[in-house]
Amino acid sequence: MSDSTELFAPHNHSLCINTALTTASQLCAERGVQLTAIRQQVLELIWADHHAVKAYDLLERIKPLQSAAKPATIYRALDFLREQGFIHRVESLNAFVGCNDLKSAHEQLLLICKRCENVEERHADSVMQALAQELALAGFTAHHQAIEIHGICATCTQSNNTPSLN
Amino acid sequence: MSDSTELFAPHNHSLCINTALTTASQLCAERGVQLTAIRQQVLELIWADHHAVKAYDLLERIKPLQSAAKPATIYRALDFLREQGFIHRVESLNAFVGCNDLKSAHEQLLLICKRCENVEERHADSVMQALAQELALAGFTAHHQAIEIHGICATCTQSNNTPSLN
DNA sequence: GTTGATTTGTTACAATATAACATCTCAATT
DNA sequence: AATTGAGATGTTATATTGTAACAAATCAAC
Ligand SMILES: [Zn+2]
Ligand SMILES: [Zn+2]
Ligand SMILES: [Zn+2]
Ligand SMILES: [Zn+2]
Repeated sequence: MSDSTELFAPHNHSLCINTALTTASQLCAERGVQLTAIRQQVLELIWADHHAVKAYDLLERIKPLQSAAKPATIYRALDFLREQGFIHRVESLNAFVGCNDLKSAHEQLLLICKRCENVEERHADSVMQALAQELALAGFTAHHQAIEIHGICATCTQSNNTPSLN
Repeated sequence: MSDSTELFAPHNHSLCINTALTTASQLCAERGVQLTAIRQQVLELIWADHHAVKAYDLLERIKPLQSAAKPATIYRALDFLREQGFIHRVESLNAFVGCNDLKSAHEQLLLICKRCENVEERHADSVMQALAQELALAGFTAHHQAIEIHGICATCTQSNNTPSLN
């Protein structure tokens, strides 16, 4: 039903959400850190779909649940979720997206569709290997990478009338 | 004097500046667009060194020359310089850096040193080829890429006492 | 129950960026 | 020379994104 070229074709998105939340919960327990209500709610809101979400949008969406929420509320939760590797920041959008591989540390390639706004995370080993060689050649020691590609995804290219919704 | 592994080792930086300004001027003439005083001054300020410069820093620095300068003054100049391909935006820093290859359209890999803050632009063909393959595999049509690596550059690794200044 | 670390509340503000409309400049046309 | 129109700049206001600082609350361990 879903091969690597159509990650965002119709799929059982509750599975995405459940996996993300369950795994995050397990990892927090293992690590002795707290997945508090606020943090979990923010993570859930981020996983509402596969879009990148902006901090102030999260703030609006969490207010029904946390009436005292202020910008710091959101940014603290985002900081925590990033430190734990549960989400990625999309630098070129000032926005945040759920990580789809919580089990392994990784650098990621983000494919950002301008049409449906879905963000697909790929590990793209061949790219990362070429990059590692290039960095070695340059004598550069990498600490953090942001590789973000904006364009049109496969699903939108195929059906260029109705944007996919998940 | 300067091979590809030490672009920012001591070098004749006036040459960098002169090349950037002269070439930009030529290209503007060819393209029938105006490299106005403000635009040229912003480009010069960006090329003061190899750091990424923030818009509001540019605003402060241009005020002695353009006392009426406001945020829009800078952002308009930056928009123009980006459209013409004279500068790149560093998404992960909200900052701007001069392009070091005005003659050819290109995607670029930016190596951002946390220590000396220099930004080295590399074209990294092998990375771009691997990336093109990965995008083809994903059925993704790229319109714009941001590939930004944060870490420690070769020069700073070698002499880890005094940050290089250019 | 006390303690100490973590989390959250709260206020204020900093930093980054854009919208909207008025004015200016300057070259082409009349 | 006056008119005009496009591009550039001036100007004001505001939107968006993100942090600092300190107080209060929570919670787990002792
Ligand atoms: Zn991830
Ligand atoms: Zn799409
Ligand atoms: Zn230089
Ligand atoms: Zn360039």
